Amino acid sequence: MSGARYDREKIEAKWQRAWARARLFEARAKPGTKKWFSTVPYPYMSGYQHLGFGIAFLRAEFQSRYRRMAGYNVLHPQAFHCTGLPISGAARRVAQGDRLQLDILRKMGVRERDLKKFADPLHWIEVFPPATIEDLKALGAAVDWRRSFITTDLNPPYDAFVKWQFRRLREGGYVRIGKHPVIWCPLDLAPIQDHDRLEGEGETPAEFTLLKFPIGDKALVAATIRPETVFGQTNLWVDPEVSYVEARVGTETWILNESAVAKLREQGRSVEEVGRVKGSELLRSEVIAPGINKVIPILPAKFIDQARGTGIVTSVPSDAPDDYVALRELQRDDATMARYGLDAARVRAISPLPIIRTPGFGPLPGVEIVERLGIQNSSEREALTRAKEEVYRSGFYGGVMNENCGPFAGMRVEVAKDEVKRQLHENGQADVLWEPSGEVICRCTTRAIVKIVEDQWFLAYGDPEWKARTHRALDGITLYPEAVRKQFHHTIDWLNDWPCTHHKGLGTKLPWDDHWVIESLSDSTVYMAYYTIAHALQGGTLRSQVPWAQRLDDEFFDYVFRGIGDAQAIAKRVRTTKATVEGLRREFEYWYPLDLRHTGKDLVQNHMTFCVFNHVALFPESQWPKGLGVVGYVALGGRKMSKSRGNVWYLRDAMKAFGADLVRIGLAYAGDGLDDPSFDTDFVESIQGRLQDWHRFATSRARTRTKTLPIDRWFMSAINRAIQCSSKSRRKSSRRSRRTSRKRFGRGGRGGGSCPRRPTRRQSQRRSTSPRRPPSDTSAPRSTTRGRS
RNA sequence: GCGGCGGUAGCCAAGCUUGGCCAAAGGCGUCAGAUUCAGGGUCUGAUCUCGCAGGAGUUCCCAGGUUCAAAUCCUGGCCGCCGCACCA
Repeated sequence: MSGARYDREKIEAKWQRAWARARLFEARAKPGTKKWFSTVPYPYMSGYQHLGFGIAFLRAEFQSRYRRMAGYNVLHPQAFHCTGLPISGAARRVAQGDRLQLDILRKMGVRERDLKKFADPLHWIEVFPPATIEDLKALGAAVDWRRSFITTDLNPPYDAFVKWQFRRLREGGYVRIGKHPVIWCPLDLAPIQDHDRLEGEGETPAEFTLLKFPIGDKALVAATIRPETVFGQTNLWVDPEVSYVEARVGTETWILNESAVAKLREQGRSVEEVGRVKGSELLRSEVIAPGINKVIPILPAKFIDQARGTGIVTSVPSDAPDDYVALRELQRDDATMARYGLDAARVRAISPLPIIRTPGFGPLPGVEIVERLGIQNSSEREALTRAKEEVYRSGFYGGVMNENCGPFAGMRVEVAKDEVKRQLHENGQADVLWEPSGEVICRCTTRAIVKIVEDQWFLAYGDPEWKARTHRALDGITLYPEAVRKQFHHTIDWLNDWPCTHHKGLGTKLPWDDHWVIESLSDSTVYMAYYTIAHALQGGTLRSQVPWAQRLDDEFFDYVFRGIGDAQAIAKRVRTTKATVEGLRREFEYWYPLDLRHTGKDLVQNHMTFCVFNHVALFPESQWPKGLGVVGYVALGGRKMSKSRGNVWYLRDAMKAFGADLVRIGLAYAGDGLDDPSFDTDFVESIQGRLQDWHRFATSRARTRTKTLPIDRWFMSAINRAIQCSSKSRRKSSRRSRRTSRKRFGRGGRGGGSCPRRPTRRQSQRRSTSPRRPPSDTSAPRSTTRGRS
């Protein structure tokens, strides 16, 4: 009576096996036929993949399956990314016994006794790519697995491909060398990335202006990020207890603290210590303030952070809460003034000078905020930091220089900052010091500084001519959703030269300078080209063992990707056949360009745009990508999924709970466009029941019934209607309606004009040509007539 | 601040490009009914307000505007989300 029990695992496995046996997804070039080539960038192999990757993957996979059914010859490959720092960093943390890292592995289900194996980066690479393949296969992925591979020099042909790419980029003038500031640990003698930081994730190098305050034939040097406030300087702060260094810098003698000397040296300056002077000895002197060329007094202060800047601070009480509070404190402190022999009357005469009109504030924001927050003294660090941030932000973005600022009066602060800085430099009154934008502590507990690396290699995305051609390439690209186009164009304009090499991590060595490793976003910009020939190069393994593929050189890739050179000679050199080499050329020509790449929206600002840039640099216009798609971050139960927040749902776990079909439909239904999609478990559960119901409907009596009943024609009609709707929606590239209509199974979606629409409520009387649920029994053709009033 | 996206009935969410067939799809939830129905599941109906129905009223963040006609176009506001890099 009732049909076979719906055993999803059995059914899913059965069909997955059948697809594999039929080699359904193994792609072969068939010149002259229509093709479809889509990819999802290879995910990073630092763990199991979660629903976030699943949704991006499925966005592309739905398309490729659809195209296949529509008669296209489809290539949909999938590889795995191992380049960069996370794997090596995580492995090192495991080696160090880092609890957090070990817990992450435990949560992924790694057994206790296997944990220590993850101290070796190679172990990660052995475990996670195959695990990801397993997950994707279980998800029913329609992928040509013969073309899978891993990145880095562990896989020689891909390594050779990246090297080819970089040499050609360099020849084209797209790679440049230059100076570059990095956050640096002075103890480890290495740049420290976010993952290596105890504190200060996200902080980047920031340029401070060094202001020189002449005193005799020397100069005290103070650091500031607000050079435009020089017009409000009233005094200079030094710490009386600190022993400052007198140092030769070029032809000048600077007074600054020890740590500043060390920092300047790391920043490529030659600094020679020639003497010492105690802070207290500097008091009572006067200096000439740069920019305004006025004489101001040197006063004692204890609030100065000696690790930041130079240990000397210029005082702008009008706009700097710290300065105002310290000044007020000193003015009330007769003892201190007496101790250092300061002229109390003179000190008391100092008052803030208004220089910036700041929205939301009166003429003296530094004073105002202190009073508003009720800050009493300079030991209230937290409140002062907040005050500083607020004043700085409103001043910088909204402020305008006032009449006390000479030639800069009326200028927006944002603009004046650079102008004032430029003039100070021209007058020889300023220099540059780099500091982390906020405090950064290395895992070794050392406070980080900024180092200027002299021979950093860049991809020259700042190049205007390259930008112009990239804009043009984007004009020819179909975007899903179209709404991201503005953002893409803006990114193209906004991108600057990108440092494309690192000292650490896994990857491909820079071919002409092998102490550098190519950085992970940069080694994967045109990866799709490699897929077109990967089946031959990989020989069925992620790390290629194919003998001749270990010997690939630039000429090989030039021939395959650009049609330059002689196939015979290349074949001879790498020791394969001419036919093989020519065949790969044909594969590339057939499959390229890429029809669709789908990615999370976070990659718009870098990786996807890089992809367009690099295609422009390396390939002719006819081979530029044709479609890019973007999807948001999957939320689970309304909360964004992220490892750090602990609410990740790995694909394998989701599949354990629901099985492939339901996970697929859940992700399909989750939402589109730039909004964050949401995996709705309530919905999935209700679909589960419906799926079982359909299955029962389709299988009950399947073995015994021989007659064709009206219900069969109804069923065909329902299916055809679904197909029709899907196709229409597909053509409109409205992915969502296609998927929901699949679920509705014959109920009309909205979307395409003549799709059968759902009757409105008013019409519902005569509805029912297509019940959205199967009749509960095959003998019930009444459901086809029901309502035919 | 710069750049981007968005605000639709209890919730999620289509529609907005190409204005009318939109009281506005679908899902979830809720309510009622059905099922030899324990629960659950499944099925049917209802679910902005009033009305037994025809119908009427008031809606698509707010305020204006264009139009015979606006959820959809224009202007101005309010609110929310995301990115701002050398990192996957």
